[in-house]
Amino acid sequence: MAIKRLNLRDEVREALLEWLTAGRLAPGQRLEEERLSQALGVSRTPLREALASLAQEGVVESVPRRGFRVPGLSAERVRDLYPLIGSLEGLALRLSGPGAMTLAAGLEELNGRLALPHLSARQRADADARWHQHLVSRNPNREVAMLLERCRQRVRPYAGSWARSPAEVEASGAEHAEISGLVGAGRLDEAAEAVLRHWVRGTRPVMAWVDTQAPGSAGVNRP
Amino acid sequence: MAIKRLNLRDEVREALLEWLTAGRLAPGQRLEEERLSQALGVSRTPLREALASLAQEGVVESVPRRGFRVPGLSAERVRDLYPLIGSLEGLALRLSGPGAMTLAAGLEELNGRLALPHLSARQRADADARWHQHLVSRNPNREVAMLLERCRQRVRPYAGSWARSPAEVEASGAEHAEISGLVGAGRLDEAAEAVLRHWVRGTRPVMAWVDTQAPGSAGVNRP
DNA sequence: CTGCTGCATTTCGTATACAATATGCGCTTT
DNA sequence: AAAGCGCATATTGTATACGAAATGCAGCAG
Repeated sequence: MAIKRLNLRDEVREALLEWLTAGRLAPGQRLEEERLSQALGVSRTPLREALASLAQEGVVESVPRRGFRVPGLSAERVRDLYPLIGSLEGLALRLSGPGAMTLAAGLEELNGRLALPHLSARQRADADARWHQHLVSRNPNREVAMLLERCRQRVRPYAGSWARSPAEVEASGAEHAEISGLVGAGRLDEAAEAVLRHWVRGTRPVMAWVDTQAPGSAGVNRP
Repeated sequence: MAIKRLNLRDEVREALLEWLTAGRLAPGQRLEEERLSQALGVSRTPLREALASLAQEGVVESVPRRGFRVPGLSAERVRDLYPLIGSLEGLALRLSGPGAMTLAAGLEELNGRLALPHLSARQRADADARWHQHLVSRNPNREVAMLLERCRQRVRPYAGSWARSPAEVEASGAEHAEISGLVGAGRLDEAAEAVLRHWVRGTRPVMAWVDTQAPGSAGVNRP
């Protein structure tokens, strides 16, 4: 990869994304510009530019005159984003061409790790993420790849919610096995369909979990 | 629709998008902040925030130390975005549910207009856009809808390139007819597949056209 | 005539300053 | 005592200023 000189705006963007994935910025949290800019060691201008781009992407929300905030947990977002990710992963798989068949071995190995008994929910979610990452690793379409990464970022707060239920873990593992079987056989169209079904089915436990987390039904709305 | 007070950043965003679709900002054009901010009647700060968000989206490019510019025509972008749009439209269609069957009548009528002999390439492209818009008009997934709109925005400069060739217009019309037939029969999965094929096939004439427009092969790269 | 170097100009990137508005608390009034 | 009003404060939204880097041109050398 060529050395890329980032401008400050993009560096701040990356830092904020890291803080978000690390859980340092929690869903529903208000992002006070002065405090954040001091914590990052930059002025408000590049911070606001970064926040504006993240808001366009949906990673943060912008309420006029009330600033930026991390979106609260929302069942609707899961309902909308999970099928979208499933469709994009399916497309990425179909675009991978015959070379995708070589993915099967790695997929099976990663899927094996997913079922290890001693993992925490977080570790299981990470293992799942790696499995899906490997699934699309031969996709040549950069637009699809970037979109996938961004969508994944947005559903990160919901990852691991299903991983606490052994039944869900098992169901997920079985679907992974089915998919990697189809991939290994070169039946990418069917594999893509299975991927979509996998994500659509995964919607349910996560939405149920969101309802238990968020008081009321619309997610965390308070400062 | 509720009254929504936009901040200046979002208003500038909308204005720039309008200028782009109107062709007032041409592919490859450099976006000089001082001039642009004066033309828009705002200061550079909200303009830069708007440009940062548009850059994240891919509507404009940001080259560090050289500012923002409208991306030049690029065959690679068409190759990547067209299948993506096809997949998203297919997903939107499948998510529309049984109510999608009622779309067929409108689709056929719009498709008829596409073939009218006296249209300009621009008008034909607009008619095509309306057809595709109607196709996904019953999709309830807001994430998919927004994504589609943004992708469509990005391929707007390429719209109408195929509309100059009667053979392409006819092929497109035939595919539209096939799709609306499947939609009317409630066979949404097959319709979604046909939509994807439609966009993938559409890639070819557009990429060929790009090559005739852009000297060399990498698109317009000069200031 | 061509290519390179140095300077001037332009334009970006960042920081700071100011104005407008929302929020929270205390006071008054019923 | 509860509810409504108004002020103080804090935070956002916008403008401006300044330093740094890149570009273009002119002049000079080969």
